[in-house]
Amino acid sequence: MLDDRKAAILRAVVEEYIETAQPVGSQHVARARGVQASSATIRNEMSVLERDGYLVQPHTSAGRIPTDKGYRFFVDSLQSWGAGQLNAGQRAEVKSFFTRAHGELEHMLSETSQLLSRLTDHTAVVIAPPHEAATIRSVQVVGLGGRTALVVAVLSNGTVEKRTLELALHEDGEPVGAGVVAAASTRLAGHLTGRPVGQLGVAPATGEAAVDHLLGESMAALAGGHSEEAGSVFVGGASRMANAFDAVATVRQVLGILEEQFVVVTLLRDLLDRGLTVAIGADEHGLTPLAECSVVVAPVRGGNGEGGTIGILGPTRMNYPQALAAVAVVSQRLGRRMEEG
Amino acid sequence: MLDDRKAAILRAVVEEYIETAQPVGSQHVARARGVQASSATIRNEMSVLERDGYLVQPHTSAGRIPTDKGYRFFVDSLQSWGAGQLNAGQRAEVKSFFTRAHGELEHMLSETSQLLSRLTDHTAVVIAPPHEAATIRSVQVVGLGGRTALVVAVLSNGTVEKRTLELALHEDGEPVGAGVVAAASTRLAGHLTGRPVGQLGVAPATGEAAVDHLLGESMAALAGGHSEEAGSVFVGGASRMANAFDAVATVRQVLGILEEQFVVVTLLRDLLDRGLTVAIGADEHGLTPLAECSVVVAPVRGGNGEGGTIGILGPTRMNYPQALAAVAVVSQRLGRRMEEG
DNA sequence: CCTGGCACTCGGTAGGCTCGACTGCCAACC
DNA sequence: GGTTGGCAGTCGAGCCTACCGAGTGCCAGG
Repeated sequence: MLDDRKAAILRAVVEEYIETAQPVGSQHVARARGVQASSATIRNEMSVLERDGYLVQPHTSAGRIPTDKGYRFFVDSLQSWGAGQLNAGQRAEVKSFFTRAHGELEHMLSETSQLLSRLTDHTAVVIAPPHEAATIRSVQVVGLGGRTALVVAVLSNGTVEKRTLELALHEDGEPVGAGVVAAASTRLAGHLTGRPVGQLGVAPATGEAAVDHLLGESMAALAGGHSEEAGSVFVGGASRMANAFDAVATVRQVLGILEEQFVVVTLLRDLLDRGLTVAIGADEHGLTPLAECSVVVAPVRGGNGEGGTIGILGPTRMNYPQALAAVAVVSQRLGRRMEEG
Repeated sequence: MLDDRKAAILRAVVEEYIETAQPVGSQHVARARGVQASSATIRNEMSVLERDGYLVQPHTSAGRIPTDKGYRFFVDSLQSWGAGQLNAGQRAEVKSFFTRAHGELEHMLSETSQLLSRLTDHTAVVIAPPHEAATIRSVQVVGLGGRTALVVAVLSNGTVEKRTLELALHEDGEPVGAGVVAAASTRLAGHLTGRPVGQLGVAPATGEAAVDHLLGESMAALAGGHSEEAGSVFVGGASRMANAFDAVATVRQVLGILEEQFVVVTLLRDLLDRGLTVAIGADEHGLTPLAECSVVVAPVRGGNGEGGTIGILGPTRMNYPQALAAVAVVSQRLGRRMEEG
């Protein structure tokens, strides 16, 4: 599609622009090693690259900057060309992080998002694994005094799910008693322990109306997992977004999107489903407010089946080789870490 | 300290500057109702106000803008002067929010931070109540397979605390068995159920070494509550920070602070301890990166004893009457809501 | 003590100028 | 034909100047 020289020139332009954020002219490219041609030749080639949509000039008599298509070519050529590496300091940081890491899953994921953000100097997103596949280790119903009760389930992957219930009232206006709650709790435990969260089945009735009612409500609460999205997204280094753009309006827009966790989750999932690792600009990821942004994602595969997702969000002129390397390394080590438990 | 006319002029300057973000000149003040004097007189008064540190001019021949001291006077005079009101639409929004609100505590607090942010158009912070006073309703130790186990405690205020443990190894290299875990779990439950989280006491020994060891570790894990800060801070509308300043560097700094939850929690707690409702500028809140920011806080008092904290963070030239009104209303209604359970 | 008037200051905007970094094109060359 | 050096043309950035207007400080008169 692009002959070798055009490809080399395009690569040079992208690399220079990523580094300097300034439009790059033919002379700069001519000086770059790897391109053996005079500036005039390069001018000719660049004008073709522009006609084909890989480059644009902000105005006549300025250098050129890559279009989203240009970045796309660069990223694609990168894969075969040899991926980037983290420098020694960064590798040490990752290593020390994962040997140090311990404790709650949520805490670790949150810290991981900050690590990834530090490594890339962009905003990072970490999404916890869905626990469809996890099995229930323990479940109970706990009355909190008053009319409310809590259904608490401990899952095999170390997460805890909880749902609030309103206790039904007796005819006399008093909430159902501790005995009923305890009965429902043991019944629930008997039925659910060991089951995967995705297939709760139906709890067998006890015959006692109040208990069965509570049992049904508990099952329904556990099944309706709308709290899933809520606690499972970790955004690290959002403030770094402010470095990436100098228009405050752009920063505002991007931060606004980051606050909508649902959108972020959907975005990353969608990219993985489409088999993409990098999405450049609105055409590829589909979010107009993020028109000037690219997304780099990777799945996190733990031991058993599906894992979580990590990604970074930055300006389209981000350092792709480094971003890809960072995301790859972190996803791999995080996966291994989660495998261990 | 300030005669009536100076006070009126200062108020007028503050109000105008809050609205327009432009330095305000003597003529504007003269036109404002509530100040009966010619622009020349006002000029004289303003020059005194400047000498006394309430106003500054960005440069000669420009209008004046309030200093932090000026804002302080404005806010103080506000209290006696009659606090601001939310408009009808906003009051309706608050009302509908709290009738709609239900479900998990954390989810509700997170939504509340977004509500408060919408009302004030600034960034809002909500801190969950500390659960020193809450009592333990249920506690158990759950093995997760492998070497890890989880201590899970359900508290009377509806929160769930969990801690990860590494199971000790037998001499043969196998982790301690399910029997030991179960024994420790029932023992722990027997000892802790009904106790306030602040005073765990010491669990009585069983005599069996493996069980006692696990018991000790569980107690230690529960006592070392370092996860408290982690899940208990909710920041809403951080993107609105980008509207408040037009220097992208300022936005960056403020967002950076917001990411350090510990700093935010300490800040709000500190202000409440000092009995402050409003802290204006670095002199009052002590954080240099937030030099151009003010903080408005209010405690949230639920039924029993100490509650959480809510607050907003915005530029020093925020609309104080509205901010105070919004924080007051939300804190009050949130407190009532939490009382109900 | 207040007020109107006047001189002065200074930031912001617009126009004109130069400088420099580009490009596009063309003629010459390999 | 592809490549190259040279040259004219373009346009933004930076700088200077002039001008306008908002606003102040001061003063003399009521």
